[in-house]
Amino acid sequence: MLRMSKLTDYGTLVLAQLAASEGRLASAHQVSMDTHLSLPTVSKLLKSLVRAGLAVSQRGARGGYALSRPAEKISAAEILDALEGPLAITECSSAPGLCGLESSCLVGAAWQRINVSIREALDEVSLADLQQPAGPSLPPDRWKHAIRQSIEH
Amino acid sequence: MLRMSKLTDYGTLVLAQLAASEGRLASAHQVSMDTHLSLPTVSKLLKSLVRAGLAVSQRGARGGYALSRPAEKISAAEILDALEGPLAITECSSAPGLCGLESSCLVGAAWQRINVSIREALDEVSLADLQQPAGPSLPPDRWKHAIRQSIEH
DNA sequence: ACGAAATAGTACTAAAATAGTCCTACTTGT
DNA sequence: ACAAGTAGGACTATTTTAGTACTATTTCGT
Repeated sequence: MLRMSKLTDYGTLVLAQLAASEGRLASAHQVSMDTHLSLPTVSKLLKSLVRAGLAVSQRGARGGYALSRPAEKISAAEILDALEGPLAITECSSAPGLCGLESSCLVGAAWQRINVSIREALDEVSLADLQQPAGPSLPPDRWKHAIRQSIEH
Repeated sequence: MLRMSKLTDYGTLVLAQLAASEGRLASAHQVSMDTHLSLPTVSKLLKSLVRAGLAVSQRGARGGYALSRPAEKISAAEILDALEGPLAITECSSAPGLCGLESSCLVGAAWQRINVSIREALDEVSLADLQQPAGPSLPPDRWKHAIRQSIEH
């Protein structure tokens, strides 16, 4: 189906770890231990997260990282944006006019609309939600038709 | 954000082309001309689509391809499955126990639930929907909260 | 029956994206 | 001053994706 990169998955983990540390600063080393991810990888992720504004850092000895806001205020969409870049579901969208045929671009637009819809939904899911233990996954019926409606316009 | 491969995008195009041919058989050559995609690529895609059961083929001279069902009965989820394989949003799911820490797997499960939700929504979008000219893309408010609810349990 | 026009299957190559690592510079507390 | 940390960037290897080519098989038309 739709994929996200491994790094993004790891990144979620790292963020979850920061969330677990509450207000305290956690060093990259600590996070690496807790998540069982290699230090260089964790370090790289933390840098990206700071740049994206999801985490804050304190340099120097006894420095470390922390969430920039409560986990409830960090959305899944932001995490994806921070670690995947602003990539769209198709590449067609970035360069208009590349697809020679009418119908092709129409199809591309449709995928694009689906993407926007998914993105908006992901805006509503917070890091705190992601951390919760798995419950019975029963998506309410009423939203099954939602993307369809957003397509039909 | 979430990506799908270029081939899948092309595949949608190819399917749309078949849909446009109504009942008639269209050869790979024809489809290639109409979509402006290279013949080998189109050929490869059509083979995959037949294997996945979305298209049917007629061999020999005057042979060609056609949709196996009306465009209304082919879902976006099926197209994704056919061309992307049954990949999940994260890789963690395929090999349980790989992630050493509790919290990590919980996070993975959350993404998984999001994935399931997206998938179900995509089940409701048909190839026919994808072909429609772009309308104003205004997803109804009520579905913004839908994924969230599916996550919260 | 034969040849042309197609699909089927598979193997291979090249290019691009990803993952992961390492090194150097800068900051700050003790 | 030194140790413990983050910042940033460059680099390498691996994997995935895209694209192509080749050979076999099927079927229509004459």
